[in-house]
Amino acid sequence: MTNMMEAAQVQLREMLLHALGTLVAEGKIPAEPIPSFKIEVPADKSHGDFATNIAMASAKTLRMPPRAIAELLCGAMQFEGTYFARAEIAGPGFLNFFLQKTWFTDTVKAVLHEGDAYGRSESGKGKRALVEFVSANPTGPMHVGNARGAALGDGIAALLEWTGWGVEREFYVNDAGNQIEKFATSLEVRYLQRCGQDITMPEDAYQGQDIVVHAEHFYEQHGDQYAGADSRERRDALVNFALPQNIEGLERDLRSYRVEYDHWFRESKLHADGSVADIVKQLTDRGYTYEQDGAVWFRAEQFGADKDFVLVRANGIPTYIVPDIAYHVDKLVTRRFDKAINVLGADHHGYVPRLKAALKALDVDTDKLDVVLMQMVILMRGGEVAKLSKRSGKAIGLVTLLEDIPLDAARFFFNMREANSHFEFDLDLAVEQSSQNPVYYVQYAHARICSILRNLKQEGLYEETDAPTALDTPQETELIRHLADFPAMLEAAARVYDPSRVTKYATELATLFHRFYDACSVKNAETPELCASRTALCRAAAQILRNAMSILKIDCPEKM
RNA sequence: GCGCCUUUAACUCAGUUGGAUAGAGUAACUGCCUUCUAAGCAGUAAGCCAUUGGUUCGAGUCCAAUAAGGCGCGCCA
Repeated sequence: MTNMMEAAQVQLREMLLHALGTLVAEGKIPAEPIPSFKIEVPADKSHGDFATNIAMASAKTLRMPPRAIAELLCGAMQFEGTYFARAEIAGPGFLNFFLQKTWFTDTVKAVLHEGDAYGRSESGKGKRALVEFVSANPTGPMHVGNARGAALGDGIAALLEWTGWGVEREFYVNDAGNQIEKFATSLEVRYLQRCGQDITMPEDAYQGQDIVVHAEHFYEQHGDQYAGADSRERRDALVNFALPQNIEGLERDLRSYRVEYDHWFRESKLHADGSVADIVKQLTDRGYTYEQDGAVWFRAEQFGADKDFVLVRANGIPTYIVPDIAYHVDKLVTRRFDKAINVLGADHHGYVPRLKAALKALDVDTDKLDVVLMQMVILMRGGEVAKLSKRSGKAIGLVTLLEDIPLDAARFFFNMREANSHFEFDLDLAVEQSSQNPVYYVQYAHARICSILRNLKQEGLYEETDAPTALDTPQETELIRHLADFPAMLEAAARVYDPSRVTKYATELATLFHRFYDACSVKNAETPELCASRTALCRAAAQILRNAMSILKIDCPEKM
C-alpha cells in the first residue's frame, strides 16, 4: 500500500503550488492560471531524484524567462519537514530536487513492514475481471503460441490480482462445431483403417500421430464392433472416447506449467441451452440480419466492422462466431464481469472488430472487452529456426518445449517481450546456466542475498532491524530508489496488461543489487549500524525479488 | 487493393504521459576473487533511432507520406 514514489511526488507538487501561491501573493509573478506541468524522475541521477518542467511550461503565460521563474520558485520553497533536502536549477529551466535520507530509510522500512504484500494496491477494488487465455483447440496438443499465451495470460491475471481486482481465469473449450466434426472424421478414418478397411485420410483432416493413438486405444476396448455401425453412432462414440481425454490432457499440461483455471467453459453448453440460437434470433429481431445465397448475414458494417459476415450457413449450421458472441454476452451480461480480457494470437486481429460489432448491436458495452494480441513466436537454436524438440524429436509444443528447457525459463522468457512484439525465443540461452541467461541472473541475485544472510547468522552478526539508518552510497540509494518504484511499476503493468514490465524490473533490480554487493560489504561494514542497515536493505531487495517472481510463478531459490 | 503490427549498435532488445549527453545483454578487447556465491562487478569500442516532411521552446517518442518485413481480409476456427 505504501508507495513512497507517489508520496514524494504528491508532496513535491503541493510544495510547488504553495510556492507559486506565495510568489503571487508577494506580487513577484502575475496571477495567471498555472499550466499543466510534470514531475518526473530524471534519467541522469546527477539531475536529482525528481525534476519538474514547471518553469518552462509556465514561461509563456507568465511572460517571464524560464530560469527567472525557476529562481523565484527555488527561493520560495519550504523544505523543512519534507522528504526533500534541496533544489537546483539546471539547463533551460529545469528544477531538480534531491531527496533526503529519511525518504530512503522509510522506503526500506515500508518494504520490510509490508513483506509479501508490498506492491499490492487497491485500484481495482470491487471490480471483477475475467481473463480468458490459451483456449487451445481440444482436438490436439498445444503449440508454442499456446505456451506464450499461457505465460502471458497468467501474468496478466496475477497483475490484476495485485492491483486489487477480483480475477477469474478461464479456458474456453471449443468442444462443438466444425472442428469437432473434423476431429470425428479423423478418428473415424484411423479407426476404420485399424479395422482393416482401405480408406485414405482426407487432406484437411488432422494428420497427427495422436489421432492414430486414440483410434488404437479405442480399438483395444471395442475391437471392430463399430466398423459396421451407423457412421453417426461411430463418430459419436469415438469423440466421446477421445475428447474428454484430450481436455484432461490440456488441464494436466497447463497445471504442470503452473496455470490453474477457475473455469473450463464449454462451447457445447451454449449450443445446448439455446444461447447460440438466441443470438441469431435477437439480431434478426432487431433487424440487423438479412438473407443472401441462402445464408443469414449480420450487418456488421453498420456497427463499425470492415464487412458484413455470415451468421448461419446455407446448410443451417451457425458459423463459429455465433457461439463466440453468445460466450461474450455470457461473460459481460449474464456473469456481469466489469472486464473481459482475451489473450489472442495476432492472426485473430481481424476477428475482434467483428465480435465487437455484434456485441454493440446487442447493446453490450464493448469497452468492457479488452483484447491482448500476441505476436508469433520464433524458436531459435544454434542460430537457426527450430521446429523439433531436441530430446524427443517431436514438434515443439507447450509440452515438448518443457522437455528441452526449464519451466522457470519458459515462464520468464515468454514474459520478456511485450505481447505485441514478435518474439525470437533463444532455446540455447534458456537452458544455459550462466549470467547470460536472464532467469539465472535474477535468481542468482536472490540466492546471493540468502547466502549473505546465512553467513551473517552463522557469525552472529545478523541483526533484524527494520529501521536502517545510514545508507547513502550511490549503490545503496539507487537500489532503494528502484525498490520504491515497484508499486508504480505494477500499477502501470496491470493497466496496460504487460507482464514483461515485471521481468524487466526484476532484471534491473538484480543488476542494482549485484552492483551494491560489489561495492558494499555487509559483513565487513565499518560500523554495526551500517551492517544492520545493509542487512535490512538486503532483506528488502530479496523480498521484492520474491514478490516480482511470484507474480510470474517463478521460483526464487535460496541456494544455487 | 484494404486493415493491423514491426523497423533503435554487428546480433537480440529496452527507452514511462514528448525533456537534459539514446541505454542494456550478447559477440570483441581490458581489468577485479588470501575479503558475504566471479552464475558477479568495472571499463574500452560500437548509432543517419528505416526515409522524408510536419507539429514546438524541445521529437527515438506525436501527425502525414514513403520503403522493407510479418499477419489478416472464407458459408475455416
